Amino acid sequence: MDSRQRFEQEVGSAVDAALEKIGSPGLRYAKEVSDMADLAVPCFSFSKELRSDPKTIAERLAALIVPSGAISSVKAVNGYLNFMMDEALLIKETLERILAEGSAYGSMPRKGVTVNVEHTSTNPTGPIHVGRARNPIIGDTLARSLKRCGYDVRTEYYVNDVGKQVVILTWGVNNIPKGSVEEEERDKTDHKLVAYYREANKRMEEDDGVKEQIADMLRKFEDGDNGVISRVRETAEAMLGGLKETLAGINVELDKYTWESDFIADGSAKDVVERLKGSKYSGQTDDGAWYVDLKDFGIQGKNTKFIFTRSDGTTLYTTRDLAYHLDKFKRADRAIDVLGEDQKLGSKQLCSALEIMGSEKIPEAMFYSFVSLPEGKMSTRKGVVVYLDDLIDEAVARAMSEIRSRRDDLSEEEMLSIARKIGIGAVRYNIVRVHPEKQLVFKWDEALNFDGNSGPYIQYVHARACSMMKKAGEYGHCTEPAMFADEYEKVLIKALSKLGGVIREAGEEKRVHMLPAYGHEVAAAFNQFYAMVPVLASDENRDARLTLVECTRTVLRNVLDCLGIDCPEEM
RNA sequence: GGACGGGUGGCCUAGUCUGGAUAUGGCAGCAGCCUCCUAAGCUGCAGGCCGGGGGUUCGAAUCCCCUCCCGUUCGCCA
Repeated sequence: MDSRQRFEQEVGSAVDAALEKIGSPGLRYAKEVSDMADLAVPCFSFSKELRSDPKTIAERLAALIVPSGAISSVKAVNGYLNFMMDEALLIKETLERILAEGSAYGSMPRKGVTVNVEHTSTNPTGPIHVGRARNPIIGDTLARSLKRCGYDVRTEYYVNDVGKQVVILTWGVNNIPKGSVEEEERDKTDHKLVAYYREANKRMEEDDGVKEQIADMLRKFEDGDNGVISRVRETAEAMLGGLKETLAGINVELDKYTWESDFIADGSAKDVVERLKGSKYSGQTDDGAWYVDLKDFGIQGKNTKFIFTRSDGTTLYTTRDLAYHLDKFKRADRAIDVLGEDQKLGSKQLCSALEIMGSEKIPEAMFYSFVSLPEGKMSTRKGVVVYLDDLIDEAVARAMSEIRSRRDDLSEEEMLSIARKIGIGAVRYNIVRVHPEKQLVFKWDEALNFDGNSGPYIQYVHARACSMMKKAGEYGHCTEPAMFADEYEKVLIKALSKLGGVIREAGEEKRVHMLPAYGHEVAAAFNQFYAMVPVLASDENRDARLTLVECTRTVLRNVLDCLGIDCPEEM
């Protein structure tokens, strides 16, 4: 328990005790943080019960509370009980914890609970575009947060190597002669292959013969034709190679890749079919397709039937996804799926079907809205896209020119290495900073923002702190509260003390967009401190201030690590 | 038409779950700040009927009802 939690607990028991003394124990009340107090208790809700006005009640209660422990003062103001936290305790404890725990500061002890986080899982039919880029970034940030919350986290990508889209791609790659389509100039398999996907789609629409060939391939695929299946798998595998490169470029690495076709091959999708057929909700359409009726499971609308086989008995996407989730729960205690908002209904059907099958565990979903372009939706097929690779390149190039304009003492490689970190930081930050379900329109100047509320702003502060420590040389740690008398120091330390709470919220409540806001708060507090308080030039405060600089650097590193953003030591 | 999201200064955005004291931060704009630790920075100014209308409450951006706008979805697609 950190000093903040302890403070909150003590405020609670102090108010409880005071309420008991005036003969009204057990009344409910809120505790809130504000500018006026470290913790405030509004007394308005007591008014009715106590037949008195809130102002008087607050004053009566305040008189009954003697500050002690983490509470340094209580005041009644306008019907609020305003509690202030013991600053000395906060300062000492926060700084000492950071020094002692380092990169683990803000993390919770191991829980012994395994969480599977499935994210990205984009169709291997083209490069990742920014419309979908929220998925890996949110998913990876969530996974990192959960790790710090004490979970054993495994990340997983579900590769859809089944179905029409990959078959079309495979047909294109196998049948369209090299050189007859214009490949993208980028030398990366996903960018090379997408040209064939686009062309195959075009030919399929224009040429019935092609359409028939593709339909035939699809039939063979579903009949279990090993030749077709392995050709599709091979193509998907090649495409995936390119996607992995892109992901690695934004610091996203997944622990496991699971192939959809495996659930057909091992028969587990068929098992799902049998189990669902046996439930009391199951039925068959006139054509013989099987379904379960989900009207008792909160699915509304005219069609509440969830169909899980075609009329020829073959399985559907969601049927395989059910098998996949059953498999996940053999390996994990919890499963979280990061999904596009178009999956909302499907996800609900999946959960209901799992319930019908008697699964004890149900996946938790986290949704995001698609990023669109000012001119509308992105589409790989139509070529109306901004690829993530292009965004990264642009961000890195922009960072490169910034560095070039302000540094003349670095080699080309050094500058490029820093530029990569900054460009990626800008991209990741910009995407996680907004609430996932908010619709986002992609604009280059926003995506490439390096000022103010941005990743580079935080990285800059980190680099500043590093530079100061380098220049400082030897110094001793000092956490003596009396040495931190300046208001800017106190604000900064208070900000540092909040890391644990923010990580808890990001992981446990899946509110990852709290992390960038917090990083910005800490960085801004540091910049103010930096502008107003001399560090290296101070005499008696030097050790204390350098300790604060070091602690800030640690906290920023931890936040940036949670965000999957690198921390260059100079920039 | 139903379901589910989103609507907060010119632009982007936090806060909505768990109702509280002057609504968060940034971009763009204006005015200042580098003989001092990295100006990707700091300070100040200006900018808001929290989509609209009702209601509940001592108190509503937040809860309830209605309504408008935007997005997603309602396949024997994946």
